Amino acid sequence: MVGSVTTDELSLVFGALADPTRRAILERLARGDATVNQLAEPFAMSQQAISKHIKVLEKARLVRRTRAAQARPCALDAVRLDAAAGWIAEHRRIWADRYDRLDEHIAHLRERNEP
Amino acid sequence: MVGSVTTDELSLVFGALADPTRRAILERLARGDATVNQLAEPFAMSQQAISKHIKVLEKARLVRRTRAAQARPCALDAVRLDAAAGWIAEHRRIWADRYDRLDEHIAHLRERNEP
DNA sequence: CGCGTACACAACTAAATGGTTGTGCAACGG
DNA sequence: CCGTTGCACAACCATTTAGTTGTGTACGCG
Repeated sequence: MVGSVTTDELSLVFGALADPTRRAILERLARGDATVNQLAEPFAMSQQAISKHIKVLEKARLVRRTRAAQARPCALDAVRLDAAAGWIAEHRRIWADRYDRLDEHIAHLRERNEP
Repeated sequence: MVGSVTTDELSLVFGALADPTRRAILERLARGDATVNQLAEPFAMSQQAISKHIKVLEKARLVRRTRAAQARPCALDAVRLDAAAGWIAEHRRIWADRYDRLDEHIAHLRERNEP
């Protein structure tokens, strides 16, 4: 693609969440910090592949990394998730309003057609 | 990529949301149903490209389409957004718990080191 | 020191993504 | 009936993505 010049934050977050492996990594991290190898262990996938996934999560700022000796433990960063949750919540509200009206409309039709 | 065999629902939804153009389309639709051309108008992009974006949104079941004469109006479908919101909400809760404990821990350290 | 462990970087690849242009086609309006 | 409108399908292309293998390197340990 000719491509968007600046991939915005929200796109990074949603993009990071749009992969089962990465969501599984986040779920694993929710139960406690972990090293790359610990994260890689449950998956039928190379350590390098997991490393790449972690980098995606880092770019989206969903995880932070520290440098502890030879290990590079991963920890969750919730800030960006709030942005995603915020967007969805905002739009769910609008959706919901519209659907309430739609429900009314349908109810109205039913009332006329199924007396 | 060798690829996930079955791209699950959540991935489709997050994937659909991971694009500014598609989010803009959803925002436009939140203000009322629209035809493809109406949706395409604000963008410096061909009608066909918008058509593709809409198809992505349809696959994620974020929009529904009806066939009204020669027009194919688009309308929002909130069901899947709930799934995404649910996932985030669930994990935000876990994150928050962890951060509360972290805050406690930090507070505890401060208490000892900065009397 | 020399080895193992834990990880990252590089190069390669297949497939998906996001765009283009060109074309077809169904429906309405004169 | 014929042109215009509204949209989808197809072929093509560049870029990104998600994986691979191979290799390098920093750190801790005996």
